Amino acid sequence: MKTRILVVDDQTVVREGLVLLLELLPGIDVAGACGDGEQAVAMVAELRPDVVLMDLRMPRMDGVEATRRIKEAHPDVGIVVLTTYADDDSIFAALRAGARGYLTKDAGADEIARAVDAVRDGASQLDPAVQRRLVEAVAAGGRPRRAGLPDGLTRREAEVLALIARGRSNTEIAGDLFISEATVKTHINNLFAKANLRDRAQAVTYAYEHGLVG
Amino acid sequence: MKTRILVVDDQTVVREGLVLLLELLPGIDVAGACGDGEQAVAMVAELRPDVVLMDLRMPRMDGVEATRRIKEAHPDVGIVVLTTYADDDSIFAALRAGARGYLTKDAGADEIARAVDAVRDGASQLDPAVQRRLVEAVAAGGRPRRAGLPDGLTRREAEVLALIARGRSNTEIAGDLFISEATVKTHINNLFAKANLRDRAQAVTYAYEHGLVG
DNA sequence: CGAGGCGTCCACCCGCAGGTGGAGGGGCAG
DNA sequence: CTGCCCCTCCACCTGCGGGTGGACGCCTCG
Repeated sequence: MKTRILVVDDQTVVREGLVLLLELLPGIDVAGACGDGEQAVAMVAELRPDVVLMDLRMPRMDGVEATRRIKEAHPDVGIVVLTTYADDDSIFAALRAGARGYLTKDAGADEIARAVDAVRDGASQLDPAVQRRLVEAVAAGGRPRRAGLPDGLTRREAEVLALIARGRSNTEIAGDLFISEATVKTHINNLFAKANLRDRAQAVTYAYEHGLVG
Repeated sequence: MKTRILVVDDQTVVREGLVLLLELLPGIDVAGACGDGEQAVAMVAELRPDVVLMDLRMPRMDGVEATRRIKEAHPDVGIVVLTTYADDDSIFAALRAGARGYLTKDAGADEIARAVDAVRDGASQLDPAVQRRLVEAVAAGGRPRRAGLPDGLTRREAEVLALIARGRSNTEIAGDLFISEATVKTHINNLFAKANLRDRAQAVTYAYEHGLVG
């Protein structure tokens, strides 16, 4: 069973080029093509393709809105965004709207094919640069590291705290910082007093909540 | 200039197989290989590879922690996780720790090569299923709320862990859960063993990294 | 039925974490 | 110069946290 695709792009050359390109690929069958979001929504309802290859910048209704409406009415239809731009706004808007793939127009036919296959199988295939953005969003997502030291902690105390949050023992911290264990204890006692902490477990929580680690 | 790679996997067969496999690839040069996280950290400092191919489940120090330390000391070294498991916990923990690629062991040589290239060039290459998870996390808007418990923790153990992460002492936890302190200790000892933790400070870190709190 | 996992509990031991009270040197500002 | 803060270090004590090796009832599953 070939994968049935709907191509949506307002630029005629691009659209027709894509159609030709896609029909050369084994396992892919171009069910239709159109040039704006409104038509796309209508044609999905009519043709019921497996996957929609969607441009973002289009007249009358943009790709994000079209994606949203299509996913609303037909959640089982996979949508792969294929666009020139890969800025964060476009990426996140499209993914939030329900797109499962995101490629730039630098992509080759094989990449498009991979993306279509992945999306049809319920997976995802994104442009490597887009993957990077996502990874970064996830990595940063959660706790943006704040700059200043909370509660008047000294630099050294914060340093010790960070090591505590890394699960290091006092002896290990002493080794890490080339100071004696006694000094480590002093710093710890001081920072406990300043931050109103009882033990290192609370200290770790404190470190995470204040973005000193994470 | 060939891309220099460090292979990290505790299973000898897998590790040596990977080395052979990778050396067949043009453009890749295997700089070294080792079997646990501690060695990995040391070898990165010594060999300065371009990319580390990292397993997650390993003795002595797991891949997430090793990734974190490597990225801390050498932010320019790219890390690609190659593991059997693709659960949300592992994925997000690894990415948060600084991994830029994530593949499962179903990946073929070509996929590994693509991932290595992408990461060396500052991009990302993830397993399609992993991409899907990320897309869904983004689409869901918020951060991933994990359902399953990591490392085979029982519900009760996770409950105790959550209280530890909130800075509660054993006596307090006993009070919170209406059980004896002895029971609390038992749960703690069990979860320490399962998650390979040494003390409650490490437990708090673990809880945060696995999204049990935060 | 028996095996095994889970949750509950106990006694005992030990070490490191945490608290107290000091002391000395270097840097920076008033 | 003279505080004052930061970092460094010491001795001592206490107790909670963590490890060991059990025990028992309950449930599920083969």
